[in-house]
Amino acid sequence: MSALTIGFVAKNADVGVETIRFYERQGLIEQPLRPISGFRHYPEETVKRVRFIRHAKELGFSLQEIGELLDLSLDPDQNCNEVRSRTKSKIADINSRMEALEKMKETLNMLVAACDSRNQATHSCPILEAFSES
Amino acid sequence: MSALTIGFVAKNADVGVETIRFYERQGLIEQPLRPISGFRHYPEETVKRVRFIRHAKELGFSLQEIGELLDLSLDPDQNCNEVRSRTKSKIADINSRMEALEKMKETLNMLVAACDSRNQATHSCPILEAFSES
DNA sequence: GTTGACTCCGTACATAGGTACGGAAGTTAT
DNA sequence: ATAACTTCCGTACCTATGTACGGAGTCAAC
Repeated sequence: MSALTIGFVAKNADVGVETIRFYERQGLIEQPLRPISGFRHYPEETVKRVRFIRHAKELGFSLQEIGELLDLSLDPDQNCNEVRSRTKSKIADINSRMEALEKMKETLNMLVAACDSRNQATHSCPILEAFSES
Repeated sequence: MSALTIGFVAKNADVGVETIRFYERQGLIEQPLRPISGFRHYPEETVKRVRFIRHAKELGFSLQEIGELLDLSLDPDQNCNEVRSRTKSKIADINSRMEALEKMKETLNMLVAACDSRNQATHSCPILEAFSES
């Protein structure tokens, strides 16, 4: 068995074996051939495909979205306008998450500042008080 | 039954009835009294407590962390140093999440720029190519 | 030809934070 | 008194992304 077994693909794409099986169940990678013995036998490009999934995931795409990108990439009638457009949406998405985090941070910073300026017993801690207000 | 029923508390703290029961199971709020009839009967401060949970959650604290804050707030020997310290940790945590998002965004922006500069068929889309690289 | 590594499968478990269900019993309003 | 509303309980389900388990079969190496 010199070929691309599931273990080989997993190792080369830097994911676990179970992850490959999971992606298969999710329809993100094709059902591989099973020549004799029932062992999965992958084509070369599966390694790239799994890496694709991993990288896109690191960049904030969900598996669902990644599946759609993979479909787009196989459609010869598509140019990359759609891919670019989805990427821009993802950027917008990241921006709004960052804004939410920024707001949280500002609020927490304010509370820490208020707390720093008067070091009292917990029952009058400005931070805890702020949390209890409607 | 003019008292603080679970429905009343839920409404006034702006959460669902099931959420209150869930918080009770998680130990975030006390077991309320059950005078006759088995219906939960809350003291006034439960509304504040649930609001506390909601607000802290909106500011990025997990329920686990919120439970700890609540414990701190009840400990008369504690002053708010610990609360302040945890709040600062949370700020650091938010910062690191923002940095991760910032990096994603920069990468995606680069890819969009590369893609904008040459509008080709999908099979050579710079974004998809980047995703496939090791 | 035996040992050890790999693979198979279906299923359960994990996180976090709830949400939904369904039937019974209690409460409130008319 | 009857209808409509609320609450009770335990349990199952949900999202997203895997990870773990366990017993059986297979493959490669020495």
